[in-house]
Amino acid sequence: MKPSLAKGTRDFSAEVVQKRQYIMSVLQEQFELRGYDPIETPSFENLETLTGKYGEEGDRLIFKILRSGDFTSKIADELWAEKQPAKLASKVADKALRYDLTVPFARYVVQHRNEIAFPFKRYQMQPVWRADRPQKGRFREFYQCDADVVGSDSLWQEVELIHIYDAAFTKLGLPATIKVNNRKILAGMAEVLGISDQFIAFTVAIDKLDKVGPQGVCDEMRKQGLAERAVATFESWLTEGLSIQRLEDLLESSEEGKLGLEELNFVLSNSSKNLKDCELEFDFTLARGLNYYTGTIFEVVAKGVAMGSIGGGGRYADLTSIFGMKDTSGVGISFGLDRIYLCLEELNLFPEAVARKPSILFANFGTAESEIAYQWVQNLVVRGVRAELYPEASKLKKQFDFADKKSITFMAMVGTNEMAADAIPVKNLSSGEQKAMTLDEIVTLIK
RNA sequence: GUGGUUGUAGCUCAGUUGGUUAGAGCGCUGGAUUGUGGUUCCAGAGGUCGCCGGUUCGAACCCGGUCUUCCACCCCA
Repeated sequence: MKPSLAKGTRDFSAEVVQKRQYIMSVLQEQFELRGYDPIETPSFENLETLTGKYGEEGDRLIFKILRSGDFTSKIADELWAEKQPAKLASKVADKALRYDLTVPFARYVVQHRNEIAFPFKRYQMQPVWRADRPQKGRFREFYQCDADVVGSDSLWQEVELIHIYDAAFTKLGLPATIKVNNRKILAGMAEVLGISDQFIAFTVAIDKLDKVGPQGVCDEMRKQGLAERAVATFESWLTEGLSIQRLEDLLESSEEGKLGLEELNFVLSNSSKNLKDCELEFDFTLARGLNYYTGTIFEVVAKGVAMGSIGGGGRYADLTSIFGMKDTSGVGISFGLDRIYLCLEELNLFPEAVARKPSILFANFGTAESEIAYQWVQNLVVRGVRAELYPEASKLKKQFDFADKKSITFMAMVGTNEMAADAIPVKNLSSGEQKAMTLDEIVTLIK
């Protein structure tokens, strides 16, 4: 059997894991500074918990887990004969790998509502799975790092989340643009255009503006079956430009649209102050495919890297009601760990110290010598110095090669001559420098 | 899900119009060198040419299928 990985998955070597942990530690610090507590939820959920939350496209990308036992005998022949995967799915599978962290979180909140103090702020850094076709920056297993608040309508939560984005990307040294929009503005536009019942098709088309241009968006709208009058009106809006001021005129007749603009103005004016390295930008073409968003929506793109979005989120006024808990609004953001990693790698932004922590290897010269050497190792480790003994009395060349490969910074030699000594030869493997050192000297050198 | 692309040693890749025993560099193992690595020199190991089938006297090479890689679309982090 030839070993291989499942499509869209990866192994992570030590260096990569350390860099990933570095990113997560930066995020964790920012989350905790703002009062978010960590939680974890299971890798898989009941299938019905996940289906119908992400739109038609999203449902298709959910990884389903085959039922155990003989499920075939319980399925009617007619149903098999229809050959409709969507209808068969729930008979064949009753569990699924989580698709994001937001829906499981909503489930968690409802189930634990009596133990939770609202507004409840939590962060969560776990893998999610999507049955997508892999390509650049797109995997079938990847990590999301989410921060969400549930149980508060306050727009200060939006402001806070923007500042978390800003602080985290500033700390990582990755300049980014935070795009902001509001679903109510989009709904208001649809209302004024008289196409509220085709809202999804409208947002799908508008989302493509930067890719296909104004003409392409209008073509897409016609293709989606939107009324010609609405498309023509929208086209005129596009040619005139859609600034916030302009939208205030256009959405005059839409209560929802006006509310959206009000919310947007609050969020923008209160979060644009005190921003460090991130840029905040209103983008009316930002739509987001996930069905559950109702208010503010975010998306983050890195500057200077073609990577797609490295973060996204928004407000969901009613996600918990699906699980039987009404009037509980939530808002959250997500960091795409794997894409952030690729950006940092491409722009060479990982700190040197992440991959190379100083440590010391004790050469092994034989049974008696290694007993003494191991005592040195013990004494260093209890003082917090990374130290280890080479396990075999191999030729020194081999022991040095091993140290090189492991990026170990120092090598100590405890041979027959040093067994009783207070100071032992310590060699810096990158400079080649070597001198006799006592235990205390080694501790101050390496720690 | 649609369209394209890729696959030869551990890694990066050669391999002519289909023709004996499939190569290189790096890496690996051993030696030159029994207590000092990164250099050099010598020797060696390592391949069902992604997998299955077809065409052919003969296939790494041509054809079909399949899996995988990467890319675009869809969608997304």
